[in-house]
Amino acid sequence: MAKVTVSLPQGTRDFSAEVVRKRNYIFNTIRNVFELYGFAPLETPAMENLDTLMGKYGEEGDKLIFKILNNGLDNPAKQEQIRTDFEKVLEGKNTKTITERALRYDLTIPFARYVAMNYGQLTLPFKRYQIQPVWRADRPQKGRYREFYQCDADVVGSNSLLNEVELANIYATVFAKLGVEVEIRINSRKILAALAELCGGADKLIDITIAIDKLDKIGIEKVKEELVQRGLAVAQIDIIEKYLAITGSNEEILAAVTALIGHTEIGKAGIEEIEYVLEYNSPLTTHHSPLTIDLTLARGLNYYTGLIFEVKAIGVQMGSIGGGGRYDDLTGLFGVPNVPGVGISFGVDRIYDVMEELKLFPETVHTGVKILFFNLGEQESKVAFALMQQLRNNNIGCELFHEAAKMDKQFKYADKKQIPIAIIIGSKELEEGTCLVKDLLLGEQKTIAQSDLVKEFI
RNA sequence: GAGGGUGUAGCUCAGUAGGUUAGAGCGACAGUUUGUGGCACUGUAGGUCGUGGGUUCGAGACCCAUCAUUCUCCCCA
Repeated sequence: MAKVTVSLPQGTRDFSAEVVRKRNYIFNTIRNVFELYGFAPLETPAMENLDTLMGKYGEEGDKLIFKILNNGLDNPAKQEQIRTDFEKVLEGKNTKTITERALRYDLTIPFARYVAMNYGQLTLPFKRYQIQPVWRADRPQKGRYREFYQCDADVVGSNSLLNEVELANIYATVFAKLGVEVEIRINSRKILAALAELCGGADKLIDITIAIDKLDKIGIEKVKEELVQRGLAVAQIDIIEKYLAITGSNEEILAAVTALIGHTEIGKAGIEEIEYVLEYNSPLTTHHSPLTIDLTLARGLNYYTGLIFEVKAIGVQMGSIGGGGRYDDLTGLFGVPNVPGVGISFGVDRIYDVMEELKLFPETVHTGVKILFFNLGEQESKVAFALMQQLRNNNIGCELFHEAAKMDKQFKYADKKQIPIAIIIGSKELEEGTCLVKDLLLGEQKTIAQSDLVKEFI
């Protein structure tokens, strides 16, 4: 046989039967909870117009968008134009003659585009969920792929904090069902904005958030260094250091942060939001979410304006497995202003890795056929085939071994495919009109009439 | 964008300081066993050692380049 040298693009994966079943288990769990909370499904195309995506994810994000090369670039009639345009591409500009479409980078921006396009028809508040792959031209590493799934739930057209409460509950419910122990961290962009205000202006917000987001990785001294590099004065950094020094229970954190920034209007608003959501998550409500205030939580995406979420799995080294937050004006980017929204996202691929590492998948994710009919000859397999079809008509999954082979081989096949029951019809059973039903897990077997077989399994 | 690690059989890896015909385990296939599996035993197939150059009497091993892959940082799910 010729040596084949096929491979997969970097950061992409094939999913075998077992993996697909495990992944579906996660998808179904999430989907069921979304539906339970009144969210309706939406799907959007794999590709969007490049204009829709560019500039929405920051400078870094733009670089990570997979652009699709236009067709017909080899058209001799347009060669001159394409050459000059390609020069512009080399300078970092995008040119429509070279590329005008791109693979979606997340589900939020396509959703915002959808809302903007269909605003007149939507019943507000509009609650949708979306489970689809996204693509990023990132360097792959542990828990990071170039093609991965996101599961988003968003509400637009409502300012109510009840939405935040519900989304936090969705997180708690899904991870409880999956058996993954998590910490749901919350913070408010308003608190960060207040901090920025105290430290010399709103224009420093992004610099500050980027720096403090790294606290648990690089430590307070390095964060201070970075803040100096980003042009903050010593007095301003002192305030940030005080802010970052705040620790303790949720109540203690709230008290301390109120003392620090509670006198600013925006800071007060942020604190009140967090208090509201925490109150709803008191033990009085059905789901007691493990919500933790994390003042260093900032989130990279700069469209967030209110409460922000991030979910970390406990007991395993892994980046965040979910995140989200409130954005005031996402559709404003597409010409429909003043539509507030809030959403969350699940990182299924990382959740899968976490569950695999902690061995949290239940045995029951295997959903192959229940029964294997042995094939012991031409006459025998005809009878087996007829019985098999009867079972299938009754919604019982089964298959017949593809050829008359040694029993030992057929047993091994059942074993490999994890089929729990074998039905054996040989010359003896053929004569008697019976069949032998063997439970392969217990090793027990019994002979029953062929006419009783369907009854046996219904 | 920056920096490491690793590429030897279908898979996981040995291969010692360069030295004849490159090994193991698992898997596959066949047999012991023509109607009772998972175990055991026996046997068979499968490799131009990622690719291209160089050093050497001699390279899987050393050097350079290249490709692939993986991990860390950046950023993120």
